[in-house]
Amino acid sequence: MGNLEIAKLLRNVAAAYTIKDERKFHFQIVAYQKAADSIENSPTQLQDYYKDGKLDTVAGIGISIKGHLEELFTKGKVKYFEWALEGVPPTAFVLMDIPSFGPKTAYRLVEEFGLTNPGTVIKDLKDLAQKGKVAPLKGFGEKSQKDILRAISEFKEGKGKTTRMVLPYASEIADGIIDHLRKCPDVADARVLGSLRRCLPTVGDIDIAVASNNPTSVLDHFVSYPHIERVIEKGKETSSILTSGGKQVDLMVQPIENFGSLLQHFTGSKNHNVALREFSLRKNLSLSEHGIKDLTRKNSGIQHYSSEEKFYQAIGLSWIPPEIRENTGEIELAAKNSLPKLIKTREILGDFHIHSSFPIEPSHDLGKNTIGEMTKKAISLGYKLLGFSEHNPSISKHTPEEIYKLIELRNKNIEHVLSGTKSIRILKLLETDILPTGKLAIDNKSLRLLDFTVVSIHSVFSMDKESMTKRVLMGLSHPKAKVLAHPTGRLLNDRPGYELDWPKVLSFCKKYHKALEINAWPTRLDLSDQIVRQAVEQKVKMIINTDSHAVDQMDNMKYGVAIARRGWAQKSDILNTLDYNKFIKWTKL
DNA sequence: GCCGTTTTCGGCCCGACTGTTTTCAGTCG
Repeated sequence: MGNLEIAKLLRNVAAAYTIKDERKFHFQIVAYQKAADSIENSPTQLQDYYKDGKLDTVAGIGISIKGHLEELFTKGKVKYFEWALEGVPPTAFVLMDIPSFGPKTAYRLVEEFGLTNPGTVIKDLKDLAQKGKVAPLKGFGEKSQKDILRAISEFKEGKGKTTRMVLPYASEIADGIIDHLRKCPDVADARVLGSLRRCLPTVGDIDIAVASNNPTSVLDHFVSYPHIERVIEKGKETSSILTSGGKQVDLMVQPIENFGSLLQHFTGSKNHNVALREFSLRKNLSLSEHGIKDLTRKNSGIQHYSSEEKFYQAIGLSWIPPEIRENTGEIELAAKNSLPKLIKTREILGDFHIHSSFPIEPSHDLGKNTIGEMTKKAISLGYKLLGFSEHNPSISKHTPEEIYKLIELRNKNIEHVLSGTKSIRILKLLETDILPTGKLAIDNKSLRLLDFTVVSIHSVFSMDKESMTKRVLMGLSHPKAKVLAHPTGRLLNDRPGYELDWPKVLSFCKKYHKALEINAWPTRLDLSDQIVRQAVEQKVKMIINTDSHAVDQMDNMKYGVAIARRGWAQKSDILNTLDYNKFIKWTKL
């Protein structure tokens, strides 16, 4: 059973408790939800922790849940869970996947109507609502009935938060709305917050904060945004809309003098904020988007903060970069003023995974721009180093001798470009396939033409973890192989990527001086931030590359840097911050 | 049910908004 399934099971237990007696089980509910959160975000399969006897090292898993999970892995089911879930029809859990359906509403409806078929429950409820059967129920009404119908249809169409956007797409939508907001004279400042500010690889909804002393005017202006499908809600200081593209945008307004409190609150993450408030409570301070209350001084009112720095300072912490606000140790370090100095985009001096249009007759896609054009772009970005790593020439269409000649020609082309510039050094690389056998796609004679090669998996993704790990490590063990590109092969919103035995891969890379790539391609962003964090802890070097196939794409570096930051990487963890001599020295280790 | 730089017992974040209600329950973040 995978992590997502296990998390869902724990959530169902929490929901069942909520239905049965929310007050009595309040803290169990919170505990099960916390455990589910942390399992969902775990980069390692829970089954592997179980095998190593390390289940309770996962945050939120204590003695009790650990016992239940052990039973789950040995017997495939858990008596206690079955007891907890008893009496709640499986159909209720199906309805709970629809936004606006919580445990109470879902349970109430399946009970009232005797809905027992999980396969048809959504359609069954829709039919009942259309016939007007929901409105007469106590606690419901005409409006609720309409809302149910709309929630079902939006859920089926994948609107709202049901489908996540990749980061650049979400940024584009957010920019459009920020532009619209700035046209309102009462908007003093408008900023994108939430998961977009924290730079998550995918974003569920867009959160925007506005500083204004006239919130009513701002909210009226917000809902007048032209590309809008409907207003989800609109109150005195917050509003949510659904754009015509089916994306949810949440807005919060606070007075200018309290904008810092709002920035902090609305950036999240939820786990960071909860932990921050618990931390502050121990100092008798109560935090909210409205500011900070000192609980020791009755009727002293609430203190406002115009900047985030002042807000964090008021609770005894140094300012925490948004990318690491996930409650994974940042609060403790901020209290000691010893947060890491995270890598910055301007510290990047080179890009070592780019594809030119040179006709190398590759097995995969060719770039769109020439070596000269790509080099010019690199210089404009202030880079001192560049590495061309087109895909290796197709091995099914060429003899080894032809491959050798193609690479030789490409190299001559690079030397030609290089002779016209002094401001940048160019390395001769390739992106070489690791074949299913673990061998590299081209022979040693051709590999000797290269400074080094980036290696990667482009075929037969369906191998099990052990075989794939063996394959990758064999490919990496070639002396010319220095970088493992897009190490998990994941494509966001498309495929999850293959599994690797990370402890093994990390210790191999450390021992043999191999680097893991953080691929800045918007739908890859691979490594994940969690594995970056592990690599940082194990002192494994990483390199951030754009995998560009055109000059514009070289601007994607910032997304890769964002993932590195989310994984707590510093300049010293990232190889493409090195100058020429130091970098070359590393390639020869 | 989890957790610990005041605690191995006694705590556990904080608020906005909506619909159906005459004071609140449910959902969301």
